[in-house]
Amino acid sequence: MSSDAASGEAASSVEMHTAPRPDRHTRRREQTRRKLLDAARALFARQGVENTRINEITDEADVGFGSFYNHFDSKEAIVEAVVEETVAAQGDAVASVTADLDDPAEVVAAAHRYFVNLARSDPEWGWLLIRLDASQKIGLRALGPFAQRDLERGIRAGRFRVANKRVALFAAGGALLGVMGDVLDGRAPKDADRHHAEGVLRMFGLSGKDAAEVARRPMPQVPAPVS
Amino acid sequence: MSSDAASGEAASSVEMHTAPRPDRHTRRREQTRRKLLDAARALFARQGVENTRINEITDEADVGFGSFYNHFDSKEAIVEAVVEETVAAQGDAVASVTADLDDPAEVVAAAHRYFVNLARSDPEWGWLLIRLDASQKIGLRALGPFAQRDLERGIRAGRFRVANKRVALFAAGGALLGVMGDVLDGRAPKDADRHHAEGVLRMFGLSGKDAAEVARRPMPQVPAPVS
DNA sequence: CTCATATATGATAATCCTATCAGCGGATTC
DNA sequence: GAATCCGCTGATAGGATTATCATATATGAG
Repeated sequence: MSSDAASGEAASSVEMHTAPRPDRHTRRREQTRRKLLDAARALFARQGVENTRINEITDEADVGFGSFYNHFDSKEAIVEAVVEETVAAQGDAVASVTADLDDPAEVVAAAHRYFVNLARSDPEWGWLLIRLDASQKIGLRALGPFAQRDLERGIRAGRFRVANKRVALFAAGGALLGVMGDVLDGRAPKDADRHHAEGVLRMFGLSGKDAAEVARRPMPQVPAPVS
Repeated sequence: MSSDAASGEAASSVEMHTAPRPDRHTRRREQTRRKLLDAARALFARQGVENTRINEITDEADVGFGSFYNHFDSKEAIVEAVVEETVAAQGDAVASVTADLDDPAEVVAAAHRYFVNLARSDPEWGWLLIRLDASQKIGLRALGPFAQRDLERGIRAGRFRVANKRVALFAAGGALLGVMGDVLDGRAPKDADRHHAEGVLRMFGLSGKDAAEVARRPMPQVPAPVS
């Protein structure tokens, strides 16, 4: 096909619309980007956003310093990207954990227990959540919509009864972060997830007996971390 | 430096043990130190510790830049000092609020309500607590001992019943910070303090009726902010 | 009034961090 | 296998921040 070497002239206007990219260059590019995002995520989790330098990120990612700016305009930009990924992953996690549950109380318990357990099984994610929340209010912003939906569902079902929805949501979110923090410090008891869920359910108006029962139900199986 | 004229009987000075501080030098020194601490506190509250520069502190304090290092070895040192002051003031505040109360449930409610209201009436203190907590876990560390004592007292009195004390404490502390954050954002309802206290009491095992009743009791009068 | 001491001050040096840039090397095309 | 494209790379400039230091100012003593 094609003779005529596309030389000097402006010629090659061949690029049409999409230009799909099985290209290997593109693959390599995305690999570097991924390494940077993973490194940034790990460092943000370990030491917080404010205390992480760009050269630390490229070092951890094992790429050249200059590569950073091939993919992100600034530190702010990579923070934004990490936040976006994290929020998306949180959304998926919550959705998959609570997908098959009917009882609103059980949904709330499962969601809270999932995050408490996440702090134990994947401390990096846990720290990331805590640290991002400190600088970006991510926790409440990401969990908020889900939590609100579940709380309202429970109220409609007559299962929950709270004096004020907004206060209840922020209290529950804060409580979750607090317990996660203790888990991350390694000092929380082994079944902190159940105890915490029980507390939240009580706060939401369940009787002590009901709260204990729901919080004790077996957790639905969750597929696998996105990694 | 030159000249060692001052040598010899330096001790001749009258200062015996305490040297109360008739010295004017000392007074001036402490005044500068105080200005620096107040400025640092305000800035930490306004923009967080990590985003505060030393020249901002000296500027806000209206002292020369170099003066900073006459009083603190580093930024870390002044953060430490601010934290210490803050924790001490918190301790006093909690003690004075709960001094005259007998019912352990009412003590817990008053303490939580005090802090929620503090976020509204003195946002600077509120932000300081939140921001310092983000970088130093101050909130839980400072409130912990009081909260633990009150929780245990309530359990002994048969008023509280929790599955796990530690988890309950961290959940309550986290919930408080969450609600305070919402108040500081200006979006919490006016009576957030009562609603939050009610939620905490429920979490601690009070019935919905009892929790609502205790949370509604009038707050004991608190003397005056230390300023 | 003059000296001695202690504190305050801003200019400056030293350091750290971000963002840029010109060149390198692998990969693809012909 | 030569030409060319594209992302990778480290050195470095530019800017910001911290800590130091010599001097200025204020206080108290003689």
